[in-house]
Amino acid sequence: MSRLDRSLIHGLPVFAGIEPAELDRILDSATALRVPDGSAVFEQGEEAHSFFVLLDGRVRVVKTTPDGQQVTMRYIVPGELLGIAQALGRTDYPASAVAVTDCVALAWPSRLWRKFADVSPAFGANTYKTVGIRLDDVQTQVVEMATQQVERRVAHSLLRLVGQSGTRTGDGILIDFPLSRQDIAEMSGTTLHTVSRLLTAWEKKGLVKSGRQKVTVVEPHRLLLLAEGRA
Amino acid sequence: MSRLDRSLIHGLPVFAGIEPAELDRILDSATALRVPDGSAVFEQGEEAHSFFVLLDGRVRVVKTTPDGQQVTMRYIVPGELLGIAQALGRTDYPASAVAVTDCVALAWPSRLWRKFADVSPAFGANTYKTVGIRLDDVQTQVVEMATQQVERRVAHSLLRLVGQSGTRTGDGILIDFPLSRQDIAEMSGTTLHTVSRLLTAWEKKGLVKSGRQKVTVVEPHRLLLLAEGRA
DNA sequence: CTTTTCGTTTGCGGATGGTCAAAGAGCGCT
DNA sequence: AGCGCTCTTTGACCATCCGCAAACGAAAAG
Repeated sequence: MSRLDRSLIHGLPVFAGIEPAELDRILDSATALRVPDGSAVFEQGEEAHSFFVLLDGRVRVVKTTPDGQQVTMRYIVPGELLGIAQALGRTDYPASAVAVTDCVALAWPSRLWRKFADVSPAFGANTYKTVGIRLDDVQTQVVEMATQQVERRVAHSLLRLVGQSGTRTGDGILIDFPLSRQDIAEMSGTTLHTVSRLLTAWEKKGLVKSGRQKVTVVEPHRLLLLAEGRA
Repeated sequence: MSRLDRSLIHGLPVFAGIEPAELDRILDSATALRVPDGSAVFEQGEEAHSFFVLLDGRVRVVKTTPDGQQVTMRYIVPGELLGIAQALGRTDYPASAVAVTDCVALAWPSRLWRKFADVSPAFGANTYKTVGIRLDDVQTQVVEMATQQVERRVAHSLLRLVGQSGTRTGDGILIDFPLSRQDIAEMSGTTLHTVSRLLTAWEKKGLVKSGRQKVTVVEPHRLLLLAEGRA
């Protein structure tokens, strides 16, 4: 296999503070991976054989309950780590990761994670910082679900997506991957029906514009007020 | 200060696999701490100056929203780590930790965490394993809150407490620290009124017995069926 | 171009569970 | 023993939000 270009991962926060020589060694053991829209990077419950860095596309991390309901834990954007269960002493993936657009990722065998962390403390620290941020995000989500009603939760979900995957357009900020009402519902702990009603109501107020698997936030500021319960 | 007795922490999972000599060094830099019932080990937003191991008592980890609502993230039992935000690259505590009984804990300055982890890889691994378990717990909580209705959530909360802090008695399994309806509500994302109604209903069915700040689970198995939605 | 499929909208009914209010009971304190 | 505080119970009311069902529309498939 030919060496991957260093520019692929140069500048990613995950690899910040790592010596160029180390970086090349890390790249040499990587496998580049194309994941077509709709297919899984890994499945919940599967043995955690690899960890990943997403280079392009969007991945949804989703937990499925025993009775088949799905809850979206987070969306992964390029530059982020994925499947790092192993760094926390787990042997299987606690959720599934599904590409929601065509994706490109780098993959390494899980056991290499420890090697990289040993050789380059910065890499370990970066990973754990990511974990810390995600732990915080999930805890925030618990607090939201425990205290806020649906409208605010959905507003928060949209704003999170806008922050991660927002693209300026003439109308406002477009979420730049296909996103259905059902998808939003699974992030917010509600039903697609309620999401649909909310979007219609918001559209009437001029807060958003939306279509089939497409949402544009026209007035982020007002949506934020709504999310924070100050409207 | 006289050396703390090694037996204090010997056998705790957190310190599993660490050389006795290391253990003594770790103990030498520890401060023993009494935390009376009702007072805080640390407060949300405060600089994360220390991390802790709880030796005796029960601690509630609680997040407070800007508008003053409280959500209990977890209860800590003896042997568990507390305040390890720093290991994940945080500089402040993301939640408050309040003693719900008189407690005894060991404390170390946060910056020592890294030293310990460097010197004793087992210690680092143990910590991260704990983090992994907690991340998983919180994610499970999100899934529950997103998909289950209140009765099942409250049942789950009680069962978690029974597993952690249950004591066999004549009537069943008693949760061995003072626990109000409000406390249960803050774990489950509901109100004390709803919890009260549920407990009364369950008491009529013979599932639990409860009194002022006291809950005994009489039939854990049937409560589990309820929690899993198979009743 | 036609057909099918999939996402979306919308109405209606109803249950879950929150809010408000007030009374009751257990426990510590003096 | 009596007082007062806090926790708990219970009732009544009602808003939120879910479930069901049906229709609609737009994109994809043939």
